[in-house]
Amino acid sequence: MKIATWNVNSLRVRLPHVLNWLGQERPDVLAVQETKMTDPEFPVAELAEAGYRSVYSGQKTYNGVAVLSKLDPCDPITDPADFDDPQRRILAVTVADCRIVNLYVPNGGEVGSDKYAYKLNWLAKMRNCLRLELERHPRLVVLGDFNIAPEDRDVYDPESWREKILCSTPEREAFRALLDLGLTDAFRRFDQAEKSYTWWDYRLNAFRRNLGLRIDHILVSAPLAEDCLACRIDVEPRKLERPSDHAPVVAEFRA
DNA sequence: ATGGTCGAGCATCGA
Repeated sequence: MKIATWNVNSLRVRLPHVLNWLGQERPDVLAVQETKMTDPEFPVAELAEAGYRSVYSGQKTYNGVAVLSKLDPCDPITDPADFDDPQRRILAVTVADCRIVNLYVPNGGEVGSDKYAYKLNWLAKMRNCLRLELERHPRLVVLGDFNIAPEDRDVYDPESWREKILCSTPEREAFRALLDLGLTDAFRRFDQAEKSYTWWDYRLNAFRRNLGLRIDHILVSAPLAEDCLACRIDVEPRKLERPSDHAPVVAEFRA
């Protein structure tokens, strides 16, 4: 079982990259964020041609999440209780014996802004949702663009990012609070190269200089942590023409 | 201190 996450920054623009990557990597599940398209526009047929079923929760211009799966995804949830939110950032589905929660966590703008308050409130509500999901589904995967670099080693220049958005202490505490539910950061279960990142700003040749942050994550419940064989970042798609600013993250599981 | 690049959709916002 191979499960991946990728913020594609417009599925319309990135569909060729996504189809190529699915063809090479053949994950069982790909969670996508920032589709930036409405549901009627979703490229169901092209993905079906590639062997993937689509579940999606889209909106015009902003946000939008989807799960692409070889097997039929069931029991979708896009609007958990207490989330009165028109922004399409959440899509939970069940694939085989795994519950998969795909998240596009708010960016947060600047620390102290209204968007920042929205982000922290959103994360607090999400923690409650995930506690309930864990009660119902012992095999739980929570993945996506968290817009949080959990530790200084996940940041190319921790001092310049100190208490900035994506790195502030309240954001890191909110991330830690998700782990405290009984989730594990799959990437950190394995030896990894230093300076491993999933996002690089389009500006200033940031990717070429590896000025990145690790903000895309795959969190797994204890039974899945036991079964996790590998977790890696695939930087290859970030090298292509017209790339997303994010790289995919892939986790592999026994059976 | 500011902007730098993308994607959306047509001036500027969000990231």
